[in-house]
Amino acid sequence: MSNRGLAFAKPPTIVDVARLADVSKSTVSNVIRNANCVKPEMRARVTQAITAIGYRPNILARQLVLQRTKIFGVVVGDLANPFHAEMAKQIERHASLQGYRVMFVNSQTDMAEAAGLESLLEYRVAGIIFLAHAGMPERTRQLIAGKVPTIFVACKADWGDLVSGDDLQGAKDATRHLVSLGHRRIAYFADPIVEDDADRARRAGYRAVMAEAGLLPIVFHWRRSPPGVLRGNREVTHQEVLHGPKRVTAIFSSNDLGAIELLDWADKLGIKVPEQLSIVGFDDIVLAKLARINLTTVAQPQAKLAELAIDTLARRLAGSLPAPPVRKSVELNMVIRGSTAVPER
Amino acid sequence: MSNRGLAFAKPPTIVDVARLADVSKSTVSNVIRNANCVKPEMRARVTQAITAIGYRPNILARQLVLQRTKIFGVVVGDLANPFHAEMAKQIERHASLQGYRVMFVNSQTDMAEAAGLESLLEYRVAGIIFLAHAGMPERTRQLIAGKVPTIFVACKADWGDLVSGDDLQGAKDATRHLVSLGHRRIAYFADPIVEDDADRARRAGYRAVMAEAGLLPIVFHWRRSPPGVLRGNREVTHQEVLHGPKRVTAIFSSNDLGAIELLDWADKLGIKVPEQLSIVGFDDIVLAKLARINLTTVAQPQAKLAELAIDTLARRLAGSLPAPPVRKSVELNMVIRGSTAVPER
DNA sequence: CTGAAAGCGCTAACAC
DNA sequence: GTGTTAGCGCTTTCAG
Repeated sequence: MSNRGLAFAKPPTIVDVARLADVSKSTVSNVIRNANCVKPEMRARVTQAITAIGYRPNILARQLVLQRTKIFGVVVGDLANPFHAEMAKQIERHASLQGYRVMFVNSQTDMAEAAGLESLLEYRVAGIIFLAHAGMPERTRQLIAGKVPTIFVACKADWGDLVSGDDLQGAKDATRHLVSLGHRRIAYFADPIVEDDADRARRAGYRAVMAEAGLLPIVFHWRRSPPGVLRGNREVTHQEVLHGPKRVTAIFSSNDLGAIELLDWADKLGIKVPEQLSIVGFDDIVLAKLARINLTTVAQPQAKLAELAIDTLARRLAGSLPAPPVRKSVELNMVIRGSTAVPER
Repeated sequence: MSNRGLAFAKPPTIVDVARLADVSKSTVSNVIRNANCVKPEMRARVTQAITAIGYRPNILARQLVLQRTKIFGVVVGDLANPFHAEMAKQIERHASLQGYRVMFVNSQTDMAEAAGLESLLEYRVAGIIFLAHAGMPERTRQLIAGKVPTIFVACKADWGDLVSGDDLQGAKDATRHLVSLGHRRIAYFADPIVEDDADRARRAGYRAVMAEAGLLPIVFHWRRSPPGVLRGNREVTHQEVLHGPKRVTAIFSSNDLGAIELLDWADKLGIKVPEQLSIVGFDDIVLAKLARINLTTVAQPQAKLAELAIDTLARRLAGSLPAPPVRKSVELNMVIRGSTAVPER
């Protein structure tokens, strides 16, 4: 309601407050920064003046002198991917809760990522959060050097802090679920959009359980262009995988998106899921819950991952974390839905 | 490769460049800002010095003196909603193309939106892009006042620029599609997560075509908590809508998410889509394309919407737009998939 | 505990 | 054309 008629008056600055409260700039500064050393009486006078003229500190000025911001740079993969979208949402939420703003840059291509990172660095972000990493690790490391703390969330990290789901355990659970249903020919399908490290860990979990059950591992790779599926470096057809004498009866996909593609695939070939083919995914994206999809999968606790990431980054900034990168992993839980069942006999 | 061993040397400033090139600060400034008035020879000397010491302008300093940034504030709805996620992705992409960075704030609740907006304003964003709007319009307007240009993308706007799909036309097309298939009892399902204005326009399109075909409009509203469906203010059961003598044979949902919920609903009641029930959605989110969903819908050209939004905002900032808010609407196209068919007889 | 003063790195008049 | 200079609004020594 103040300054009616002075619509375009410049916003009040710290000196306006100082003048009104009849103190010096620095005292006002001490008050707004919650410095320990200011007499209650002064503080009261200043706060009063602040509210009286509706003063708000100018973030831009503060940033300049501090040479740092309260902005987190977030390197995000394809937001069209529900897993990434949810991750981005949770990161924004938890950053916001801690008084941080987020600046998103896309990481679809190597080039875009590098440019985005440089930009984030120019803006002097307080920290960088990788939700996906498309660039070359070493180059990225060089770029960020010791400039700002960096945390990788559920994606590859050769350096910097890391929080992620326990992929190994999750994959073991998924594979055990299939084994315990009575499946013998269980394949692992690797979707290339899954980060290398995550894929490796999930595959390792799969292999471990297969070995322990005395079963032969069968590993396939999606290839998106030209579309196809590879076994080792040999191209295989969908027919071959799902029909024929050596067909598999169950598939563990390295992510939900791949699992859903598999579902489409089975539909087209007239193969019934779960009667003739069991499918397990990974991530538990929103899609997986749809009645028409109804996918058994390994859920990633995305809210918890985000919270842990922000918390870790904040602690790192506060200097209350050990020098070497910390790595935290959170437990993953299976969600059993309708895409898995005992094999037909 | 420079400054090995001086790892923590402070980054070079404009005066370092000036000294090296033996010119004044302002000449360097003129060069980096591409001011018209600087002799080629000088320019060369300066550019050379810049690359020699690896100078990068300090954005924070520039922001302080200009009192504005090259950051767009983006008010985004629920990123778990694929429509919003895709919109956010496209906005980031096009902003980035124009040299802008984006700061996302969430707008799930009224409170969160207000707080987010204040924060954006404190950061002196160059403009604000609404991808969703949960707050009270008038309060929001007051907050932003004449501070920064604002654009609404596919959401309510009583003021500020606007770009959106042509909801009226899209809804007409959708309804006509159903009518031309031979449906007579066609309902409109309003999902409350759709912005009021959009909903109104879509409903108007629906009503217009129904009237023109001499059919009775039947309007339902989702209610999320407690879950249910309302007709007027009377609660109706799913049974009542899809079974019984006065059952509808086709539904036009105000968005895809609602349409998919409808699909689940039909599945549970054992009603076959599209044989016994045709469903049309709105938006064409990624989900709609899945083989198991395969939804007929009205597609929103999200990339184009984003491009138009960024472009309009940039032009508004450049002052090359008329004073009153501009409103642009883009044509919507129907995508006919498997959820619609001629009614059973 | 408070005030005076020196910047942070850049832009933009305004002289020369 | 180019250099000089005065800020932008805040933090932070350093004296008192």
